[in-house]
Amino acid sequence: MIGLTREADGALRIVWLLGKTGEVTDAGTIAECVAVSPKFTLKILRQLLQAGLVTAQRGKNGGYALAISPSEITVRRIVELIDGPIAINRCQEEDFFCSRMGYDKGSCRFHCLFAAVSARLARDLESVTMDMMLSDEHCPSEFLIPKK
Amino acid sequence: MIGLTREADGALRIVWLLGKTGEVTDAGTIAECVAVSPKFTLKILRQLLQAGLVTAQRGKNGGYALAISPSEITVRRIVELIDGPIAINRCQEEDFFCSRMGYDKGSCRFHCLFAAVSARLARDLESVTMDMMLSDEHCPSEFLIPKK
DNA sequence: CGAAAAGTATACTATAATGGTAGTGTAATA
DNA sequence: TATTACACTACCATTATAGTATACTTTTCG
Repeated sequence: MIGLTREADGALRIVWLLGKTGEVTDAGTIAECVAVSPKFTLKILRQLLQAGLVTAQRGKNGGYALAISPSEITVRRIVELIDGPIAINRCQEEDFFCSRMGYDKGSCRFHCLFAAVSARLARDLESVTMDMMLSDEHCPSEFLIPKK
Repeated sequence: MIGLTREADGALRIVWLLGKTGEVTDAGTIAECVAVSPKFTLKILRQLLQAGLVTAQRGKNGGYALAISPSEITVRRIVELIDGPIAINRCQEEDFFCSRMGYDKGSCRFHCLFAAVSARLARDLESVTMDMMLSDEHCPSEFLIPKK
């Protein structure tokens, strides 16, 4: 499988939940709602906090809340925050790793393809904001699953 | 990073190479050309063999060759052969894992999005065949990298 | 004030997936 | 019939992910 980590998945669901409630919610409650262990939830929240996506309120009745509007938060942003840049292949990273080795040295035949596919994927995930995910008709028409 | 394994990457390059040479090529030579260790190359070749993508010739002057035309081999096919189904999130697997847990029980808000994005990615990779990768103008226009 | 609630932070451990290897066996052919 | 090269299973190493332990700080509220 080519996929998101559980951490990124959890982050998406946490942000979604905070957008849904719109209130300060403590980590324990969040953990329960998104079905992620409390400690792991805190780990994710810390990253969201450092990135400025959520605010934290200490003390009794404290908790976390979204720092910015759901309409300004894209799926891509959260995914990249946790999992790093969206790239289908390591071709795209590590200083063009692929093109320095093998038969095809200096002209990796797959580089362009992977770069383009990665870019498209990134654009797809960028086009979806959290408020879209919160609406009832949250599945954009261009993302409808083709009939089998 | 969301990405292919080295194994899938290697498989793509091996198939590409066999398409390029069009001849029976022994595993050692293949390994050298694609810059993958000999044993790991064999591991990949075995999978390609079992899937019927390549033929093997034993004995002296033996080696591997493509079993079918490069025009019939899509990038998707090779990737899925090695890495399994193309899916952005575990949502898509494990019997709809996501929709049975958490606050959002029974109606995972991300399911549709991930399914659609995964399907699109799969289509993108399906639309590229190995003979396209072999041609000089191997980068399909729809995959051109957007200017930064 | 001070106790308790709740966030902050670092560092650590466990588990799983990937990457890679060893070694032995089998078929083909010069 | 020796040699070359594939066939197969099982194994080990490394890395990345997932998850935890523990100690500390801040805030609120009685």
